[in-house]
Amino acid sequence: MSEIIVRYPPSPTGFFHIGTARTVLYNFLFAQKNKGKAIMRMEDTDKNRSEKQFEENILSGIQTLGMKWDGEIEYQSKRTEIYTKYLSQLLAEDKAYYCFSTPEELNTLRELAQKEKRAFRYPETWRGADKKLVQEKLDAGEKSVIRYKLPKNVSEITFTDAVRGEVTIKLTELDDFVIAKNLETALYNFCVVIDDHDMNISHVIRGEDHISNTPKQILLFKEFGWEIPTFAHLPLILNADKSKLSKRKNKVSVDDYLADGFLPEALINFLALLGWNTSDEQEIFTMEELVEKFSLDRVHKGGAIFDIEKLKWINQEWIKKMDISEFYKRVLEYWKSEYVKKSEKYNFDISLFGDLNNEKNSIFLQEALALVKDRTKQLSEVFENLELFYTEDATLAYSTDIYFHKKMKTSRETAEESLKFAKKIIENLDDNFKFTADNLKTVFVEKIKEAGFKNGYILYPLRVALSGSEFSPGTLELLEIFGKERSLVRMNRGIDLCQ
RNA sequence: GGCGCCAUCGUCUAGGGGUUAGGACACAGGAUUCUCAUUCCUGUAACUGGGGUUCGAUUCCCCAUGGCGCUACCA
Repeated sequence: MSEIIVRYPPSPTGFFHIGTARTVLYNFLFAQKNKGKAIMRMEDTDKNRSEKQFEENILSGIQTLGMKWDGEIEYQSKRTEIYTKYLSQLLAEDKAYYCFSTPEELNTLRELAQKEKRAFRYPETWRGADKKLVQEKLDAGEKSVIRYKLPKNVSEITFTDAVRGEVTIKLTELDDFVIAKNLETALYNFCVVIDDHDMNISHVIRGEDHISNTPKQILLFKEFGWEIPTFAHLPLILNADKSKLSKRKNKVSVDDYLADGFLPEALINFLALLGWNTSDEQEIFTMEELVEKFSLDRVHKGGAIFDIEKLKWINQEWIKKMDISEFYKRVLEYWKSEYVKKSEKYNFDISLFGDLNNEKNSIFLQEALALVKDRTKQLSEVFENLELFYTEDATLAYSTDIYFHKKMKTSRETAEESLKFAKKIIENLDDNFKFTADNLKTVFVEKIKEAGFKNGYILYPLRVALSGSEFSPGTLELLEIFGKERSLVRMNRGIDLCQ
């Protein structure tokens, strides 16, 4: 019957948080799945903490992760007149009242309650205050807040949470809570109710930390006689010690993960699986698959620890899945991205690769990338792994100690023989020999066998000479990408170093 | 302290009145390979405790315990 409408409720008081990302994701998936709409609503009522740069960061982050919203962005800060209207209405109907208790007074009471092991509740000092007195104080400009007058005839609030089932909270736990600092400054619990109603929100999907706000909001919905949306409270994302994911103990900014070379797809994939799953054994999901399979009733109730190792694995799976031209595109985007530029950890000087508008340079980069791709877990590793392809052939620097390999029976002393052997094979190749890894393999295997060596005895030192490293892509692949000429220069360099 | 939420391998989780409690990450071992990585095998590893209900409970109920969250003139 009625349309599904959700809202993304970011609060621009910090950079795009991984927890916000997960909440937005579940809202997005739910809306998409049900052919509904998603409204972007900036919850920026806290003027002191809200900043434009955070808002921009959140907005662009949501898009980078592949999510979108419908229509214009709503700002709570632009809706003050509406809040004022409803605030005035409540005040006029005697459903809310001005309270002149100071924070200091209240804090004293709070501490006392704490000491006496009681729950603190506002003592309703101003609940039935004389209208004239209130007006006088107001006129005198005394500081006050507006409190909602808790109905005395309701004993408990029960709502059906889409992930938790029935949740009941006794009204004795609540007090006359503050709904606004003043007529022009409404507070969160008040604003969201007005907004959810105005924007026809059908489902409020948010973090578990909002469960205790829910009864207050329901009370307000009822007060206005409005339809109450369906609530769904998501499990929290946790630090390793099971506390709520926090800056102190974890990276929490989406930008940080992007800068660390995690793909948006992998982040989405990982986040989706933190607290939700499809009962089958699939682990890798595209956004489309997630949309198709998502349902709130398979969302978990318990919090989930953010396990970076699993994220790394998912990221690598996504990289392996990519074809080389896509990988090339992504890696370039990554190097040039804002989040990398902003990061203090990484500064990739891509002038190393030459002018990439030049086709030759571009093709060489792609070939190098192809050799490196399946061994990268994070995009941040790629640059370093490519450097060996761009160092000066004749002066390649490395320690000859790495020629030692127990299993291959190679060492600094035997490397020269190996390299000279390999060099001879290459020099004796026909002019029309196609210098590919496959062809080279055939030749090398044959010659090595003839000479009575083990493959590794020749190929390992050759790798070292070609790459300057004990770990690298395959030796034959290196030969192919460098070509005959460059390979020989590096081999000669290797021979020189052994002497 | 009060109130609320939650509870299966180290982690993410499947499952559910009778199962060898399944998968994935991580870890360990092995195979393949010229190294590393990849790939492929194999292994270690879990139902918080106590009461019920029941022929039978890890599963349902209650209690306890533990963890977390909220407890603002933040959101």
